[in-house]
Amino acid sequence: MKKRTTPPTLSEVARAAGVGTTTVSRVINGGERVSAKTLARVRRVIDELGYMPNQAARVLKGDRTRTIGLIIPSIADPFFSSCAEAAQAVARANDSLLIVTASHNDPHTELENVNILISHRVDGLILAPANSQGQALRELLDRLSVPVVAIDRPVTKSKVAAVVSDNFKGARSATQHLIDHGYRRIVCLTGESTLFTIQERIRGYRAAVEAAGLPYNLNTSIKDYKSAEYAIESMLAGADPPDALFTLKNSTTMFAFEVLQKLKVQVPQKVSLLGFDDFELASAVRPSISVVQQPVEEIGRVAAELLFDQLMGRKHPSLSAHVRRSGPVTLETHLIRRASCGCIPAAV
Amino acid sequence: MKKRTTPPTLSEVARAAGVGTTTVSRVINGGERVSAKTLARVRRVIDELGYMPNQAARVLKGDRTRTIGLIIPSIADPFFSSCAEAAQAVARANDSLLIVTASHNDPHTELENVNILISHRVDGLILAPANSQGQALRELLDRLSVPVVAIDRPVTKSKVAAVVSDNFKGARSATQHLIDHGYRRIVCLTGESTLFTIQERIRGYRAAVEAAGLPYNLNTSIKDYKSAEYAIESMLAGADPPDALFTLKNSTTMFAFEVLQKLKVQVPQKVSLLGFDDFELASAVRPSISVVQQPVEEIGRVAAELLFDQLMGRKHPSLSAHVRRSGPVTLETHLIRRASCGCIPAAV
DNA sequence: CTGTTAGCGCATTCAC
DNA sequence: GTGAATGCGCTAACAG
Repeated sequence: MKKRTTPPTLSEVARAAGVGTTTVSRVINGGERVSAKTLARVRRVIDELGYMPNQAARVLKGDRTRTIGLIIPSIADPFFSSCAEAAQAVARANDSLLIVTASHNDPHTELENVNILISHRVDGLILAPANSQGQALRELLDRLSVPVVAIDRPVTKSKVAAVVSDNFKGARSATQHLIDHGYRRIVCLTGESTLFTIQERIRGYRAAVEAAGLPYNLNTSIKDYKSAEYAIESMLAGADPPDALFTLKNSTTMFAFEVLQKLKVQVPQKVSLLGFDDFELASAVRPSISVVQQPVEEIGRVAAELLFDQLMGRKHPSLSAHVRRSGPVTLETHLIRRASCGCIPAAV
Repeated sequence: MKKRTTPPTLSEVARAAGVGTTTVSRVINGGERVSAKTLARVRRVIDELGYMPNQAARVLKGDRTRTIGLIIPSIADPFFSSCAEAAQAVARANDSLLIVTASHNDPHTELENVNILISHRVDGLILAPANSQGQALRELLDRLSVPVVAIDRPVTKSKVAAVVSDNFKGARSATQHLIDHGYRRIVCLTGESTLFTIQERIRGYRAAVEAAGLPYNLNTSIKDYKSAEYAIESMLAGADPPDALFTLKNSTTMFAFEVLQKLKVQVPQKVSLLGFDDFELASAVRPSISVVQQPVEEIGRVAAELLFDQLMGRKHPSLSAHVRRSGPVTLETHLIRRASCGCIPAAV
């Protein structure tokens, strides 16, 4: 229980070990060019004193801080926390620390976070832009002297690299999947249409139904259980009730599911359901819900790798070059076939 | 798009503004004792250059880093990510940055994380000890010159403050609740029994059944769906089948739930179910699952507040003193009555 | 192999 | 009100 007010410094170690500061510095940096004897002695002293190098001083010397920042809407959101976990693994592998902050999807908080991280001299930044179009963010980012990678949503009109799911293709093939099942009146439900991801998904849905000559029916009013109930109930009571629901985000999928349960609508016999984005619930619920799964961990991993590529001076020219050439890295989604679309029997 | 290789420094700002470094320093620290004119000019230059103070240099001056560390088993675990979110809010309120790292419940990784954070000179540390008994951790922590607060699990035999749920009382009253419902053959299921939290819950369960003169029946074999199926199936086929299941952790609750579904056992008519720890699924599933809810955000919040209390020199002597006196801060759990225990009708 | 020294960017005396 | 000088802990020349 030797609490000191101030941690031991390198020169204290040097003094205690009877050597110069350089020697100690060498020891803590791998012990090159130091005699075995000295090395051992210094190491012992370091241990006794509980010495830990002061990163701040290193940073000041102009070195990298070996920290990278990640700004996401919420730490508690499973999608982003999985990204974070994957990114952290990559950061560790690159001997760096990942600092995660939450923007709560608020552009102002986001800018603030960028500034905080920059003043902590992170070597690079990964972020899920609260507002893809925001020009304040774009300007700030373009001024930054560190590399930036966007995830989930690209920063429009900017050169910053981005790693996103292929929302368009994922939605299109999901819709096509419903069509292949024989459904003909497929309505697309969401509660949000400004987000880049959602827009892409809408495009995908549209492409599929139009290609098949089926009606395009989009409803963006699903904000909560109530609105979902109202929307779905009126549709089912309407002239041309849907035989399939394609929901574009988790909350919408859940609301739709609960409403169908409440209304005792048989899923998928009467109405089938397919959601974009996977979630724990989807597989556990009865009937289990088919979904388009995003490569969550991969997004975090690839984004971090891309960042370190840039930091290291583009060791993988292929990937970095690709990004510069063709915009966002687009990662494939994966259709998870469960019961709600009719792929597997509803009874467990 | 003015990318510089190296960010502007305070002295550059000073030169550009035609003032001394001291003046700039004053400006960025609130602008006391600077003439309005100079202030405005310096501010403008700062803006033009996109200057951001280098935290590293400040830190080196001996100030606090205004960062605190949080080490949790996994960022992607909803329980801990909610804690993290709450702790981050408190950190922000104290003008500090929260750095979250994942230990994956591995004592070695945990020690490593402590060291990394310490070398980054965090002002304080919050952690969920991978192993409450681990003496390596205890020793390291006791040597640290920064305050530490443990969450979820205390560090045994150590003086570090801790914030935990009242696992014992929560489990006891949950069990009592089942007893009050009239269930008599209550079995307690878990897949883990070394964790502090689980042990406490077991104690709680035991206290309740013993007080009621009911049989004590603990099964710690539930590691996955398979083992749950085996265990539950044989119990139900056995001589004295349980009429209630008390599961001690989320995964166990889910496995048990799925097995009961698969076996088409009526819940709660045939067997009721009550789980420790709430999760999204629990309320969405049919029948909805009754649970003991932990004050997740509160744990994160209180832990962070406790930490800042210590950093600020104990502004709330009441709380800090309390902690020193009586060990862990114990936060009340809350019983969420849903369908699976029989509290509300199973049909939605 | 090892020690001496000069800054890194900033806050802080202490003069002016 | 303002500025010049000093040192925080460390690394990277540059001697020895």
